[in-house]
Amino acid sequence: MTAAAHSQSASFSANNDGERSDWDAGNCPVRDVMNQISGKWSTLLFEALAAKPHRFGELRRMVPDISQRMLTQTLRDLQRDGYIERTVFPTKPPSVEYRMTPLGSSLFEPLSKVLEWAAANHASIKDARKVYDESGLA
Amino acid sequence: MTAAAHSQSASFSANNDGERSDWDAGNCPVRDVMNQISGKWSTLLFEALAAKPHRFGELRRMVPDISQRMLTQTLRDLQRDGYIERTVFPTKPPSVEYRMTPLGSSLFEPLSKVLEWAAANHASIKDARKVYDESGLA
DNA sequence: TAGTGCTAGTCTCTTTTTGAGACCATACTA
DNA sequence: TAGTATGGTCTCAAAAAGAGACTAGCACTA
Repeated sequence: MTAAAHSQSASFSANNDGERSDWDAGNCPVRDVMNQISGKWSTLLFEALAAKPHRFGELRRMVPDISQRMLTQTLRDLQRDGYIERTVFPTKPPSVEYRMTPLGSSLFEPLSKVLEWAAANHASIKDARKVYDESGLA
Repeated sequence: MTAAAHSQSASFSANNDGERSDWDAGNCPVRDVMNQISGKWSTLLFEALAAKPHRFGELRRMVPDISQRMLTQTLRDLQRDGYIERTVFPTKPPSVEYRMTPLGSSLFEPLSKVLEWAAANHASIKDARKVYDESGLA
């Protein structure tokens, strides 16, 4: 993944540094896609739903400090992009199930690798922070 | 990556749904790490610096619509977490080079897979959005 | 010698995003 | 009759992000 990933469409332009400068918002899949999945809560919900479908209230309990508002909104956003599916069951009171789509699962495959990395290297990062904070640059 | 990744420390608790509920902020590497690398600009800078080291002004030109303020801040954050290194060269005027650390590169490996996915599936996502938006749910 | 531009930022102000919490309607339970 | 649970919406305050002016030292030019 280098240049090709960024610009499906026409303009490859180089500025006077010889750098690519085609990372404009509308032009850039990376930004368009990452902006969604990198929301504060998206990855958590991805993880939850990758395991199995869940209902609204379940998700709320799994991610205790998400506000209801953000849960609703994040789920809507993920649904809009086609990562998850929302099904209403006409029970009383009605229950709603969220489940991953094939598209969502295919994304979760590489994404889970990043999550694994995060778990494995959390300590190094905390160390780096400590060093930085104690170096007086903070 | 499943349960193990989320809780290095003690408490595994299950609520009455039988779900894990240990995704608390302080306890969860995924959130701690992802919160950084999923910043609006972080992935772009990762990509830029994965190729080769760059200077401040270069980065600013590569990502045209980042504000100087956010560029400074994002670089600082990435530096703090140990992903990138900041080197000042005492030229006139002084120049500053940002380059990836080994930690950063090791993260970029799985991360680049996600970025590739994004590039490959951008069309599907845009389609999904269109369907959603036209279904009157928006 | 004043004007211009380069470097890598900081500072302030405004807009956007997020979070906290109240509120809704329905139905079951104590 | 109050309390619980369902899946939300609405409003208001706080936090984060963006726009743009401003800084400092130095080099080049007119």
